[in-house]
Amino acid sequence: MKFFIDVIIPIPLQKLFTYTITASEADFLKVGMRVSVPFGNSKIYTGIVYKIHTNGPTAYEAKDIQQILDETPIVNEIQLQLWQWIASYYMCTLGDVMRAALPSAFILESETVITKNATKTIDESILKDDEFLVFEALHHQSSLKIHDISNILDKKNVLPVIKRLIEKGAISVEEEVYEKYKPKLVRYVKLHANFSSENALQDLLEELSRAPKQRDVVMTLFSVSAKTKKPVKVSDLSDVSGASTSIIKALIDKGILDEYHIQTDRVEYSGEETEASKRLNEYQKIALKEIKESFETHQVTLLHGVTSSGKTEVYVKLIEDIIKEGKQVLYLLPEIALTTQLVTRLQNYFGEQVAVFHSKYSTHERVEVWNNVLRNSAKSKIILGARSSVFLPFNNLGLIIVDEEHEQSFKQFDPAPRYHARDTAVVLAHMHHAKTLLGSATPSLESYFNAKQNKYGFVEITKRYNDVLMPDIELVDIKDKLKKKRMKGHFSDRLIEEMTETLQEGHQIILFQNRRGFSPIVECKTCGHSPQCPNCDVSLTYHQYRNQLRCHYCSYNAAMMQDCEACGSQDLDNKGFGTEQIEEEVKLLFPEKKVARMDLDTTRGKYGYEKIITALEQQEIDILVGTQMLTKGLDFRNVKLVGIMNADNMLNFPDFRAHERSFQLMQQVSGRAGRTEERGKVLIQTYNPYHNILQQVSTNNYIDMFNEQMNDRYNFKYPPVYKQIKITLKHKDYNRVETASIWFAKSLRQIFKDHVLGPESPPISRIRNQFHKNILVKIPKQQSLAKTKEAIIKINNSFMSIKDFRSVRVILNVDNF
DNA sequence: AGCACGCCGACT
DNA sequence: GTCGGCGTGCTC
Repeated sequence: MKFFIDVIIPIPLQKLFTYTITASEADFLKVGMRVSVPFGNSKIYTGIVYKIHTNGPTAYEAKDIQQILDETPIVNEIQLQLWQWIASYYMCTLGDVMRAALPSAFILESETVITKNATKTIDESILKDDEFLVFEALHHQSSLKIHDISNILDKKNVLPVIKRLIEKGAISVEEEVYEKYKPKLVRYVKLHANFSSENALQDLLEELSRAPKQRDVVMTLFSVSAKTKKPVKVSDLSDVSGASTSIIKALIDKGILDEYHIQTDRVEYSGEETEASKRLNEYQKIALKEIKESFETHQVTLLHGVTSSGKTEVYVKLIEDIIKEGKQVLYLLPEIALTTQLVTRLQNYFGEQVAVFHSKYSTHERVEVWNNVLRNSAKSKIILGARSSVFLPFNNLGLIIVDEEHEQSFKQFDPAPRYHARDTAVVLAHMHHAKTLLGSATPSLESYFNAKQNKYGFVEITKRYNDVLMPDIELVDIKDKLKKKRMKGHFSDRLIEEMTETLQEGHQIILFQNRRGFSPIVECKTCGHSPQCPNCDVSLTYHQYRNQLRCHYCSYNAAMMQDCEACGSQDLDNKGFGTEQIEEEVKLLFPEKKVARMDLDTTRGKYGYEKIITALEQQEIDILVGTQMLTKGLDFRNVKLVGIMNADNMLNFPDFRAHERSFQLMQQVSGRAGRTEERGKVLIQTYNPYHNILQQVSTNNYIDMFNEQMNDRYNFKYPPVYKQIKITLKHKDYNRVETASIWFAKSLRQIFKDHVLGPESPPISRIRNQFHKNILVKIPKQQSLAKTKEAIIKINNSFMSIKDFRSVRVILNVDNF
């Protein structure tokens, strides 16, 4: 009998690929193992075994696999089920999911290695210039990669050159696959077994009397291993004895010491004792009880707890229960909140049972976390992670907590799979028969709606920890202040007053400036020209710290010009209203105070963010100016005043969720004020203090906001009342996308009638030299989502079969919010 | 997505 | 006349 496997290959192709395997391979292989397979003419890819079977293809001859890469599966059945769900729900391929799910070190790709052909002598005169350059380089280096050759010849397309060299017999090529993950090995030493007896040891020390340094090292090794009763690291030995590594090496060479390696984890928690979890206050206890009750009847429960109500402590109690049952817990957080206090807090409670997983981890670190989860190791009972941690190989999940549930960053936007980690988590939990707890101070409308519909359970904490009052929120009308000439730059007299007072009391201040929609733009005062990105349809933004103009969409950058490109005038104004500018103004207003800024620029490095947070905690900063980053689950004891510089630019953002988001953002920022005994103060500067959302923020009225927004969503058929799928078309030729999108929308309208919006050009219609068009399909609750998707796929297929449209990129985004 | 094949413009 | 541009089609 012949055996075959269907494998998933990490490329965006809809189908699986079938390969032949031998009977013994069929015996060894299991679903979820990796194999390397030849693909196309020369490439080798990593595939995941999806199915093992005996009905071979008839239309073509299946190839043999190249190699089996694992001893045991690295992906389990539940994961494959989840991948399948994601692929179908979010309309992407299994390959897309695979690429997002696996740490990149698991996905090996072949690389072409070029070597000189040793068997043949080549008459160099038959070689052309660039061929000779490559040939020449191989005299110095035994092998070259394609990439190296591109560098040598300084051009990108080098394949023809290589092809000609092969034809002339000068070189040969080979595909090599590299194992990207290298376990971290730590060098240890011990005394060679020959010297284990007392006598032999005496002789040895005698013998070494003429080499005092070496003798010292041996003595040190003794005392260290006697003291710690653990294997001795080479690095420790050299530290303690003060001997250089060369002395140790000499001892190893002489056969006196034995060198060996132990594989260690890169990500290790080195904290001290764990502390007992805190006693819950009355409200928290009630919430905990209610959550448990709610889980009896609901798979998913929403916890609505006001800022600073101590949700984390409640989570901790729940986690304790679950791990007592021997199950795993996944704790999802927005990326940025992961770099902070919360991680430390949980590690204090749970010690090394906590593993962290997020994008700033190296691929090696990710592999280690992956393997620990796969083995259900004691080191990873609790996974604290950003959205991609829903892909970890859980096998015994008991609970998923999605903290800051409303956060937009749980949705992946750019490469496919465009999944929402909160919704995926609910599905994942279901597959494990586990519970999901969604937590937020400002729940998303979807989740709150689901709770109201009794689809989710619902629990509330309305009191802040220690009964601290909600901050006092004051709206400042800057239109009025401007008229009365009471503005200094972007600061109203009220804000300056409050800031002065707060600083006098020795408290700290946070100033919030929403970045969206307001970037510092350079404008010529003479002709009004402002420099544009050559690749995108946006003005370049000015970055003071490097005196540079940059594009936020394609990262194009140029030096700041001295005079206007259009008219040559030197009278340039850098307009706008970024964090940098606020920072400058604060420095002028309060010259003796320490001001810091937190935005994308200042938090660039691996620890950039932490540095600022720590400085603020240790009160090295008096005033912190920042963007949305400030809102994410931070807990500052001494901040008493929060200033929102301009509320309008978020309210006016062209998005159906602008109001909901503004409410959430302002509530979250406000929540940073006064988290200990004293009541905090929040000042919101706005041109329109009578805006409903601002009123709702200032009275802390979530319910009103919810009802009013839901009303809009009903009227305008937006989520969560309707589902929606966004279709984006991209092409470098404007006319091409234009006609293509009109065709696409027309076909959609034939089926979905007026539930199709567009095509429309987005506010930024050209990015990286590609013109964009958006079409929105709204799907009523009673309409089958599966059928809708089928129809869209069908239309997309006919679209692709039209020659003129083939080059147009189509992006399907399900739940694009 | 890569990558090969194949057909047209700008250079030796 | 070639080199290299990118449109088109295929990958088990």
